[in-house]
Amino acid sequence: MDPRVYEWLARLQKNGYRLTESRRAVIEILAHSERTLNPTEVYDLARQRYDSLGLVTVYRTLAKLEELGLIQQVHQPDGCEAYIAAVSGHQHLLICKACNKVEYFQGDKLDGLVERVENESGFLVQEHWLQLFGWCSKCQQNGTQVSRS
Amino acid sequence: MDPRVYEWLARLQKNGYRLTESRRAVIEILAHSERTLNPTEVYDLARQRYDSLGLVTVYRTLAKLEELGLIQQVHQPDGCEAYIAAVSGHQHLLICKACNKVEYFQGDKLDGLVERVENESGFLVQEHWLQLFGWCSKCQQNGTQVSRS
DNA sequence: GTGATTGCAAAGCGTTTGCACCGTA
DNA sequence: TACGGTGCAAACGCTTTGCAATCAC
Repeated sequence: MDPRVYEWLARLQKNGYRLTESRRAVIEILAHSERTLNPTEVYDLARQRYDSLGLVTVYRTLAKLEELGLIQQVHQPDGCEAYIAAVSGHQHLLICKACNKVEYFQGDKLDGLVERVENESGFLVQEHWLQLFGWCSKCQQNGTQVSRS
Repeated sequence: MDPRVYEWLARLQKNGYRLTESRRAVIEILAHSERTLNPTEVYDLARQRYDSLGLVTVYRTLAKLEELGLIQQVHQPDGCEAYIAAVSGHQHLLICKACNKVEYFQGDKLDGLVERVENESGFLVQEHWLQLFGWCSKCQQNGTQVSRS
């Protein structure tokens, strides 16, 4: 079994949640996905493995996985309903506008900027979002960007 | 009249749109607001000035102002339906988690980071979002952050 | 066995659309 | 006067809730 699937199932169980076929199906989709998936996409993909899955259960499972910090919501210009597996540590997102593939990267240069903005504005900064949008190497080759830009 | 209100009305007219009381009311609220406002908030505030305004017209006016680049949608952890007056040039957002006050700032240090990430990932980066969230000086004094953090 | 979990149906809620009337240009 | 704009009501789509049946533990 994929180590991430195993880890997520263990986390659910450790938190008192039961391991069901529905949850397994949802987890296998999200733990493997390289791209963001909205609830309906998760539903459609997970039903290929467990066809009596209901959309409501997808919503409820997404909420639990998010609560446990295993997945995170991804905000994009064209919608904020999609999810991706979370990573530990403070990471930023790089998102393909054509296929929604996500990569994480470190944003090491931000501390000085935050300090400068705090001094100039009087704000106390608590968190920050940094996201880059563009096209992954595969979509650049396919010329897919033309259709989505 | 506020110069920004005048400018927005002129932009509407220049683009072939009519100047109506409904649009004036919506524009006066958004052009003056220092904080993000969602459609219902715009509706409630604008009705104080023009009480036969309909919520539907607020939605339609928001769409037109956004299309003209006069306002922009603001994405926040707790929702993505709010708007704020846009500014020209590439600016980033600093948002108060207590009162939703917005300030813009320049993020000059980002070019090197984008280039590094492009090289490492093979992505072609087209745009980026940088947003800081925290508490403005007023809300720090009021201790408001406790209730929203 | 028992209580959490499920899927279905229905409700809820924010947003959009259809339409007849209104008001700007 | 013409036609873009309006508000109302209804439709819409996504998400949540109520509930009885089911299943993990």
